[in-house]
Amino acid sequence: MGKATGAKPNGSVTSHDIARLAQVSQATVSRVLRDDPKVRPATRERVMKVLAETRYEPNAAARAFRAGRADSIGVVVARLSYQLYPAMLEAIGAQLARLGRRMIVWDSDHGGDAPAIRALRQGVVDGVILTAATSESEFLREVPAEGSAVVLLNRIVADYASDQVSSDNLDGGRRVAEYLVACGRKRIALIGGIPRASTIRDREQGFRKALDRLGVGLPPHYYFRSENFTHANGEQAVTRLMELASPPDAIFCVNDVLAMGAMDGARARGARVPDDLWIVGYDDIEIASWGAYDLTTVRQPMERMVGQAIDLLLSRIDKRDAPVAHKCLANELVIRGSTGRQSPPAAASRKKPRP
Amino acid sequence: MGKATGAKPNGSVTSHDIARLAQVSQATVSRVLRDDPKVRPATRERVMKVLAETRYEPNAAARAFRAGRADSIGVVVARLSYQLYPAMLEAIGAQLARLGRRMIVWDSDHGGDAPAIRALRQGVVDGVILTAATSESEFLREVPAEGSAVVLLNRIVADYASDQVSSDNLDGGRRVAEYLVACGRKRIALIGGIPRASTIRDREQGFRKALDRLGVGLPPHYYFRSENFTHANGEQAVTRLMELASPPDAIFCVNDVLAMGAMDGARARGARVPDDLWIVGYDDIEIASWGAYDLTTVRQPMERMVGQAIDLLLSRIDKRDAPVAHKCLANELVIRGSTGRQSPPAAASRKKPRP
DNA sequence: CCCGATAATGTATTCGTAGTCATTTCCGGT
DNA sequence: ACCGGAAATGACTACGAATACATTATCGGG
Repeated sequence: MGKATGAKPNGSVTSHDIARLAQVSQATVSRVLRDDPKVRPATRERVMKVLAETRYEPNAAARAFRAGRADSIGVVVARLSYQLYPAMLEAIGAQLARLGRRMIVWDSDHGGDAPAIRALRQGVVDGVILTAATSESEFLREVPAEGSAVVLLNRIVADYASDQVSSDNLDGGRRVAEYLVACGRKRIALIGGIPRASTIRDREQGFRKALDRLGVGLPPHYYFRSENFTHANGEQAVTRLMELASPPDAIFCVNDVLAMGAMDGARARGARVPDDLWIVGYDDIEIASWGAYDLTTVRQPMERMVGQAIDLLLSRIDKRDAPVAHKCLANELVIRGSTGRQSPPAAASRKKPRP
Repeated sequence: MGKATGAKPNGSVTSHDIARLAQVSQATVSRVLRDDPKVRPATRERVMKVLAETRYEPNAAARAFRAGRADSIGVVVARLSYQLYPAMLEAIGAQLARLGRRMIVWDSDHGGDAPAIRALRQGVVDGVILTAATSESEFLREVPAEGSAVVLLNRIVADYASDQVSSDNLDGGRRVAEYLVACGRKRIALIGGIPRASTIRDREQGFRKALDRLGVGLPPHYYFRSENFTHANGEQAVTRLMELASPPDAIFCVNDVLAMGAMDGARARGARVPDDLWIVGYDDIEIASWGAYDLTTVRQPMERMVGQAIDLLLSRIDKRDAPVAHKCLANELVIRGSTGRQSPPAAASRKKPRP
């Protein structure tokens, strides 16, 4: 008994078997499979009949091997515990599925980008969407930026020459600042984080700059830099801010979970939101709209960002040497109960800078 | 110019190139790559040097083709908007990564199980974990249960002969009922859902049976069957229940998001939790522990369930004709503020049935 | 120092598909 | 009926890694 070289996933039905049964050549079977127009309808039908009867499925490995592409796209995600990221993953998956591509997922918490980059080099995937890069240097070493099928989504790495898509975080921070000031908030605080991600840095910077420009400014004691972006961090941060002699009357948190932590922490100390304290988040995750939080926040155009990223990636796979593109989409301030549902006076929405 | 047959992902470095550069045969290169012990250390070193210099990566398609396996596992997920599922996906991804397997993800909201099953038959993946099956019949048709590398996670389909892993939902429902009764709740209600998933059915049934057994029972007007499992559904449900002449003093919701919706809805109507109303959820998603909800709920042993599912799947891939296994793990009641942090009197924890 | 056993390495082949190129079939116009 | 050109089909091969089998190198014991 000759030991089979490998398990045939399909019960060993190959295009040759189909050819024999349909009394055509294997080449013709291949043509039918690939919808090649130069097959006579009668022949096509005969082959299709056999294909259906045998429940044939082409061997994907052989096909990928021969065709030189995998029809799969790699996606590196992180922190799936933060609702924004599953939502993004869902959007990516849906759009890729619509385009007939499979999605291979890696969590950067376990090995960073390296496994995805290796998969790209091995041809497991045709391209990679990096939605988070734990240590940016890691993949910078691995991939020569030159024409690599890599796109950064929701992240900007200025010195890396790949396609990149994000929303305008500077502008998002600016919007929040202008909104709070326009609504008459006087003591405005910021809960930020270790700026390992450019997105966070930009939100903070846009916020600060706008406050400066509006003559309000952000005193150091009104800035809290949390280690991570968790609910507990938000609670901790708000506790500190409320211990101040003159506690803030509004806090901008650079993401929604921090904001919810801040809200829970503030309430635990007896403060009422929004009566005593306004809180603004960032991302508009699903929970933000729920009654318990009803959080004013900044919404990123997720679907469009994903669409752009995928477009860029597929174009790049097609044409490796096209110039790289950096897309930056506009955000939207969603006003809810955590700021008393108060719209800004008309004057506030005066200009729309595009940095 | 001869058109290249396919894009070589690696810049066209093949094991033959390595062989030439290291002055050995391609077979020896392959042996080094696969850690075959019968290569002399000196030779191995020479080859490894060239491998490193050229930054060679084996062509995954060719390897998969030849070896007959993809080293990838498919995972079908659904409703990533419900935090439990990203958490599960994260656990699956981490464990698969540790075992050197890639994870291809499909969202059953877009095409059901069919794409995953097709991928299995094409050899794109070596096995499939189904964490949700929109329409069970769909894949029942497609896959002969006989020895297919398919495992159901968090779902039981009694008449389908595949490996299956879940937690004991009947027992989970029972625990909640016994807890509420033991703590003296008198008017106990249930917010359930359309039972298209066996898990939900079991939670409800375990809850009902225990109430019956304890002589409390569940009157029809204390049962609300919601269409879906969203926050809005929970709000709607609790509104109905609170309109009753004699509103409940405790509500069990078959998942956490329903429970949070119920809590927000109850508060919106002026009820205080837990003073006026106890609420219990199911799943212990991350938010359940946050201050705004602080929800008593039932926690499933997610990591262990995932581990079991992967074990079963990999065993099955290895040994197609082993008898199928149905694993059912025990749950845990997590008591929090939504039930006043009240522990049940000792008498309540009398027996541990294993159905 | 040679023999035989064993370790190390090389040679040749295989996997299934999708191409290229060669050949046959078809069909309309005469 | 015949011819020519186009359409349809078939024969053959390449892709890259892994492995069975063949061959060569190595080394210990006599």
